[in-house]
Amino acid sequence: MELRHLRYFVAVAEELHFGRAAVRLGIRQPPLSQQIKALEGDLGVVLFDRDSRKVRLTAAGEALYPAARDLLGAARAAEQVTRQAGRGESGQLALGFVGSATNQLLPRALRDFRQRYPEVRLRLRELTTMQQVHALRDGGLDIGLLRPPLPEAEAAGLVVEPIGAERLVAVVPDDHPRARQRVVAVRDLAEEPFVLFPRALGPGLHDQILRYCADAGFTPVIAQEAVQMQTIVALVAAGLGVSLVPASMKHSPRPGAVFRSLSPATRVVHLAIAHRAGATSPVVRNFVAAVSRSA
Amino acid sequence: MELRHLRYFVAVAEELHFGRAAVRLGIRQPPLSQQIKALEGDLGVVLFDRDSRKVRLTAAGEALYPAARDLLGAARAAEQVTRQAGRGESGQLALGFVGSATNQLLPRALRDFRQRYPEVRLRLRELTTMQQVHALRDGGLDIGLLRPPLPEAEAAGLVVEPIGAERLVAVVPDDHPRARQRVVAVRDLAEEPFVLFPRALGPGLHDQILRYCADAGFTPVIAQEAVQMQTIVALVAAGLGVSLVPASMKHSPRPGAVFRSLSPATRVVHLAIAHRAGATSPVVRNFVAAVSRSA
DNA sequence: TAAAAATACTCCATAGGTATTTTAT
DNA sequence: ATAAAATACCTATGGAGTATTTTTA
Repeated sequence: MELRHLRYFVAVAEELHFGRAAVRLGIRQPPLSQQIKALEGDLGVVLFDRDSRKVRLTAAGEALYPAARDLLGAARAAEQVTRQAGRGESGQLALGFVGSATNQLLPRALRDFRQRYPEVRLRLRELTTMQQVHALRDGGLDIGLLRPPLPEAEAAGLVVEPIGAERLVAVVPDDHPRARQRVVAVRDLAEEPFVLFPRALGPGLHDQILRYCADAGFTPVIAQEAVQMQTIVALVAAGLGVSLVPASMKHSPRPGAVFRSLSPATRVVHLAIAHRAGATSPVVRNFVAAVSRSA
Repeated sequence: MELRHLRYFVAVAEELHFGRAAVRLGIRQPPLSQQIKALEGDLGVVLFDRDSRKVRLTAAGEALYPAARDLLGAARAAEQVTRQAGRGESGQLALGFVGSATNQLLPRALRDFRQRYPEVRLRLRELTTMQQVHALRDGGLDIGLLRPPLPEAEAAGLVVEPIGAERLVAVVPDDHPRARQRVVAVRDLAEEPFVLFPRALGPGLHDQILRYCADAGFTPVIAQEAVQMQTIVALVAAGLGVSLVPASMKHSPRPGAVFRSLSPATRVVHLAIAHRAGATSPVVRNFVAAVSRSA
């Protein structure tokens, strides 16, 4: 039995006339008679009582009709769902992001994406850059918003595209002497205890910060480590030290801590979107597009 | 899209290997690849990520798989239901019967039929012979258990098969003088008031009774008419008259009325099963068979 | 007699087969 | 080098077309 048989059967069952049903199906009457006969042969059942004046459903035909209609409807629905999934309009997307991406880019991209693809179920997880790299590689994550560059070995098999750039700013306690200046010379922080995140969790940004300090002629003393960018700011506010963070953190202010521009100006800090290389799912492509629009 | 495509797709989705899926389907690998490609083309979607080492479902494939499984299951179910209906194992049957058929034949036939075809919904209606004839002709009834012969004009288009024969017996009140005899001569009832059913409702049996009386030399005076055979017996028990009824009515005894054999012996009274002529539904055939077995 | 389905036959589109090539590990 | 899918090409089944016959109201 094929769907064609059911399409033909439904047409005849509804028209109760082989000629009209054939017109409706866009074929001629004889092949329609043949296909109905083939279906009857396959099922081992007579579906229509036909004499040359009228066609009527048999009990078997009455039984098949609703089932056939349902089947054809379900087939159409299956095609729809599949095409929709093919366009990335349904399904799910596991998205990782570094804490500092939540300030501007992520909310805008999410609003855009959810408006266009409301059927996609989003799973959001705040993760460090390296946690994202591992999750991307083992399939736990479809997309990562992270801080490049990634170590060569780990980046293999991933597509990493830069999507934004910002400078670093200094975070100092508001009662700190430097808090009174509009611009802080990084050299003046040489003796301060630093609050930074562990290198293993985001080597790109970490290395950039250390290199910047080295260029200024010192190696920061890391007094405290914290995984979340917000936590770093909180610890600075608590007076445990100072730190350098991406400028977008200014959008997450915290009483007790102030953000100050740095001199010399830092090189830009990059945010990147990463996903597995190879055949990219349409949902992923759609999300990447949403991020591009929001950048 | 045809069911064939879905069968092939499900096989590949489950094996994740074109070669093994082809073996399972009993075809070769190249045509399977072609059919999958055709399905992908039809849907406008890629269903599998395949490189020469491994095959994986895409998001679209993941979306199609459960729908395809459901569809194939529903198709199998539809075939089952249709074949079942074709064998008369499901559906419904509207059955009419004369009151006097309820004594032996009907209960036995019903027990047999319901045991073999529990899925068939039975609609039972006690009707007179002529009510059954009309209902059979206008489609309100599929089968009738009635008293032949039927008037020529009314019987056209119906198949009427005799299924049983029984003699008439006399019913008299238990305080009637004739109740003391084992056998009643019908001549002795010539002066008694008769309780009979209206001729219009069952001309076959009615005429047979009148002819029998005529042969005995009298025309019965019909003092009372009643539609149901049981009612006739009840009226006799109440002393309103006497009557002649099929012998099987003995199985529905009623205090106050007694059944007595008649002399001369009556001609047999027939019970028949009737249904529309032409293409007979399997349910009808099955019920006729159940009645034959019970006769 | 006429309307409609069935049959006879013809043709070609395509499902499925065989042989071979491509591809990625 | 090898396993597996894709491609190329061929065959033949059967779906659809035209012409005609059968059926019964």
